[in-house]
Amino acid sequence: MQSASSPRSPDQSAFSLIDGPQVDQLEPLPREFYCRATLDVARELLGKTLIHRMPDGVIHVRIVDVEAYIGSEDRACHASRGRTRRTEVMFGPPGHTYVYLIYGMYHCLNLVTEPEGFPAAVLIRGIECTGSDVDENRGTSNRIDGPGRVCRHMEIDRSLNGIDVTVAQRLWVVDHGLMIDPQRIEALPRVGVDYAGEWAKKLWRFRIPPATIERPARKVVPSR
DNA sequence: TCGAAGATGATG
DNA sequence: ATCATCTTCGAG
Repeated sequence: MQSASSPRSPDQSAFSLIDGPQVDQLEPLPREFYCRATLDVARELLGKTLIHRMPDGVIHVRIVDVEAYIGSEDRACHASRGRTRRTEVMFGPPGHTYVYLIYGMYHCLNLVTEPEGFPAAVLIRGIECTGSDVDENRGTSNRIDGPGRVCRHMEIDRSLNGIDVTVAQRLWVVDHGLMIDPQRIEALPRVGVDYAGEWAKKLWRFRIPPATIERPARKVVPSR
């Protein structure tokens, strides 16, 4: 049986590790975690474990790619169009979800940050499977890129909009003890926000770069 | 392997 | 009309 005090894995190889069977017993990150500068929250969410508990099971994954959307000034942030029914939750207290539908077919999961009244959130853009979903994630990588694919895999839709992620009920985040070397965090421009002018240039996307695996040599037709 | 285009519906 | 996207399809 795995003890809680067993040594935590160092960063490097950790990304191929499977989370323990008891991840959903760990404490959710508290509201104070989210009630901070969004860029800090975004970076620190990397390596954390996102858990979705459903009537028929639990899905948990590791967060490896995020984007920050910060305030009414940020033209890429939905809240820059004002406080509406859709964006309402971003103006609310931190530690809640903001889930919306994009392009008519995909859901995007965000976690609200900063003190109540300041609209900001972190978009979950990429994950790595760390549970029983690893096997069924056919192919070589356990990584899932793109907020739409993240939600599809996690079975997240707008019925989860506005819920509190600081309680272990339906959706929450835990620190599984994985240490991320800040040096490994890549800062990039956010995806798909070219319309936002200067704001599009901000390096507010953070990710753990995908492992660069040597591609196996191309299959060679035996000559002769 | 890559780029273009189409899907699809809430939003303001 | 626009979009914090993803997939498919056809060219090379």
